[in-house]
Amino acid sequence: MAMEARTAFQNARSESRYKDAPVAGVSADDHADLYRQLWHECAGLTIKVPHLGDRVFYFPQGHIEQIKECLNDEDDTSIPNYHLPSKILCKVVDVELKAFPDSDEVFAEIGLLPDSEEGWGSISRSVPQKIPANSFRKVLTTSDASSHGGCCLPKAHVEKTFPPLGVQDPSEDQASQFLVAKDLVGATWYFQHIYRGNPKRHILANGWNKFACEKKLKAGDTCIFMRGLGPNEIFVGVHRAVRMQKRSTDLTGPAMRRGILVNAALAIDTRCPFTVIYHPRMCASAFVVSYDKVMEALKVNYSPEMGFEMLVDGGEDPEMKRFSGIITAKKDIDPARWPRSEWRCLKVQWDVTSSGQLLPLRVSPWDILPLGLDVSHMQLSSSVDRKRSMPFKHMIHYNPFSRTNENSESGGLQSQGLTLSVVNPGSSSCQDETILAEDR
Amino acid sequence: MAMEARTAFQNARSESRYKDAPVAGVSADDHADLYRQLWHECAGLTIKVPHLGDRVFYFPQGHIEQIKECLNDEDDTSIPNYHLPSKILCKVVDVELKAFPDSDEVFAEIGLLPDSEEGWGSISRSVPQKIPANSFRKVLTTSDASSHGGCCLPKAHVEKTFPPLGVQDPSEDQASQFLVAKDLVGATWYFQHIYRGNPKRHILANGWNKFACEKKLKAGDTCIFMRGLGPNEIFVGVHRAVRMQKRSTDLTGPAMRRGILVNAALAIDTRCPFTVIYHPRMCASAFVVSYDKVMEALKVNYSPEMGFEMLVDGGEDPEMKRFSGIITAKKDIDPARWPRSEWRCLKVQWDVTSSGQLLPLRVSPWDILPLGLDVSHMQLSSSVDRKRSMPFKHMIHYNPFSRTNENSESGGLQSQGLTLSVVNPGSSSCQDETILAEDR
DNA sequence: TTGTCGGCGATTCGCCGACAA
DNA sequence: TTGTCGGCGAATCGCCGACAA
Repeated sequence: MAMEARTAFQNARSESRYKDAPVAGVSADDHADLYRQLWHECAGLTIKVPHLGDRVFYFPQGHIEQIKECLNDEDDTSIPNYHLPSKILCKVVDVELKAFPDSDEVFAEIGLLPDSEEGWGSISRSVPQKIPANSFRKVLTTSDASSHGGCCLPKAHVEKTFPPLGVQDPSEDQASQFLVAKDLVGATWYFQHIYRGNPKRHILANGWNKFACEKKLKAGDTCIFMRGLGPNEIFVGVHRAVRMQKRSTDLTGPAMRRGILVNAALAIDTRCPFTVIYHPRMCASAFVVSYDKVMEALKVNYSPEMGFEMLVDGGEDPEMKRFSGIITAKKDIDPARWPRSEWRCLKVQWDVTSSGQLLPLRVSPWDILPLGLDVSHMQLSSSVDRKRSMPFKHMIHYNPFSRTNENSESGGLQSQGLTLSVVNPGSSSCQDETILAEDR
Repeated sequence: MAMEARTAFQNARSESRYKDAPVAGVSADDHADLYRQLWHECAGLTIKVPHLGDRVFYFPQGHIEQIKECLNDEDDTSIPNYHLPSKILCKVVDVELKAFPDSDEVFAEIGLLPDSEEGWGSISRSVPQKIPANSFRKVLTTSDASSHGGCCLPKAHVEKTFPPLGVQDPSEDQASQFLVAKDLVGATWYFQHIYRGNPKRHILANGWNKFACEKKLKAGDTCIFMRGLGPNEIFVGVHRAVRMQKRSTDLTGPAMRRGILVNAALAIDTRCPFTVIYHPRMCASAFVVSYDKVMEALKVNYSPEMGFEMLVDGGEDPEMKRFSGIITAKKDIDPARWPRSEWRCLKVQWDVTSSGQLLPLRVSPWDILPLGLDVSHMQLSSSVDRKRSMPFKHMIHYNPFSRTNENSESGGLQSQGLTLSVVNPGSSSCQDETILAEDR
């Protein structure tokens, strides 16, 4: 009988059958909500994407930096700045979260409308989080990535997020179910989820190897599993340890750079919206940043020898590592083309000497957390930023791991307010309420 | 013993061993020569790429058209032409023939230096064809593309181009050898070439399935096999029946279009070289065209009801199909942005009604062969063009199939001079000499 | 001459506990 | 709790003529 069920399941792989029978009460909005959460899980916890209606600064220099990563070449200093300011105030008029079909790499298309300081109506429509994210991640072992067998899953997380495995009849040796998994590129995958072995463990068997092979998953890559909407539905995302290189060969570097700059310049002149494509995994720093975050960061008087901290995407389980250093100088990175630009205007020296992480020699003020500043001042900035760019509860749900807590506590060197400006996984919901009250 | 040889062969798959032992008398130039020939075989016989030093016209409109194909969107008519003329006289300062690593699709990077009519020194350094191309192509059958077995090869062509299969000892049931194949993206593949079966036939066995699987070859795709330099070396190319779609997601369409136009405009202003990327399989028409070819085509007084012919890449064995039609009007395709442009300025009507081929509603004068014109006039234009853009012998070697001859003869409606302007596979080497004599 | 197929080894795939770590 | 491995079915892969077309 189990065999029959399995065969029927495999035969049902024509997607239409599932589309014809939607689960009652499940709307397209719910699906979009889960998709957005999965996207952020795959992008990484340090990645922020503005919301519709947000007031942001667009940094052309950062956009050019992203192109540099695409093409693996150096910036052409002979390209002018087309009279662009180094930061451009914009309103976010569109956000679309997508992923490459062939690599599952996430990217965002952000529609920006250049605007002046005036004329801001209702700002920051926050996106409601309807469905609590129920997900976990697994860094693939060599066994998981090999074709020898399936994929072992952590017991505790599976039982929290996956549908329960039928009757836990002790007379039955093993329980199993079939799962329908959807990824970020719209593909559907089928897994057999078994609880077996001695001692028992959760395993993704039938279907896993096909998935891992077609996605070209290697040991060290991370898979994100999230509860879906239907009874057997889950979502699955991929976060690769090493990016799949894919050179762009439609345009040359200079043409792409000029296109970016001229496109933005024309949008400013005509006050028309323009669209930028943001690759979180390709960019060292985001080039579309919350207005408030930038303005607060620029209030600080950065001076040499000032200490600071920065959160960096580590790629591993807690996904964030805290690095500290001191500022050595404040100096324009490209005074000829971008005079008085704040983009990466701080030269820094890192405390860690030997780190696998590649840390930048220059940072932007809004990337870092200065140490030893007036706390009450920073609290304000942090809460405003948090509210505008990504709701706090959002972040909490994204990162439900206790280990992150330990990390935050072990640091234990700055006030809650300081760390909040990026994320503060260590604070309880009670503290969250407190900060929210301070917001106004 | 056969088993030992095979194992040794498979173990030798570390490329370094082959690199350390270059074949005596084989230079890097020879390799580049064969690579270029293979590139053209994969691109198709209608595809022309200018040579270093050639005088060409660059058509920005055509370049924009290519981007349209990349993105599958419509051109944004709000984008200005940045004061670019519709055709830009350039000198070719660089040509690099490449292929996508993931799809084997060919493309060319062409460096162009904008220039005026004056100041032309030595024009058209023709590239010598040192090594006669010895190649054939095979359209893959469902058997070839399946994982059930190897790949059957046409007997006559194999024995002309592949290394001979050792001693044809009648006592031995079957002969076999191992071939080292290099493709356009720099990868090396290993095939066992066997002559077996009853009746005997040439088969690519061991190694073929791996090749076909990793390249994602389907029935209907074409493989090009070419004799290499070393004793067991061959070259292998791929020409897919249907393009592997690969959207570009680094820039938005408007940004790419502006980049192309501004890049060219700046190059004209500063008289600096710029580089364009030409995708033959993506473009309906080439946007870098020989100066002479354009000028000769523009001498013709195109009038309504005038008949013409055009050669189109058919994708199949002879790879060219001849289509005829009549001109219905001469009218600017985009009078607002590109006034008086000759790009696709001829509206046409095709004679064939139901054709699998998708024929354009508009063509450029240099794409077609007008019928019923002064032959002596066209002969001059044709031979000049042939000399500049692609040597005639080059073409002959590329297409050594007799079936093309039949095709040309069955047409039998115009003089040698007319058809030569694109290619004339039906002419013998004797005729070739004749035309060459007329050249001066 | 060459495309497809049935037949059959040979090889890999992939499920299963047994062990540690 | 979970990563790796040996063991072993089972399901492919892939080589071989036999046939036509």
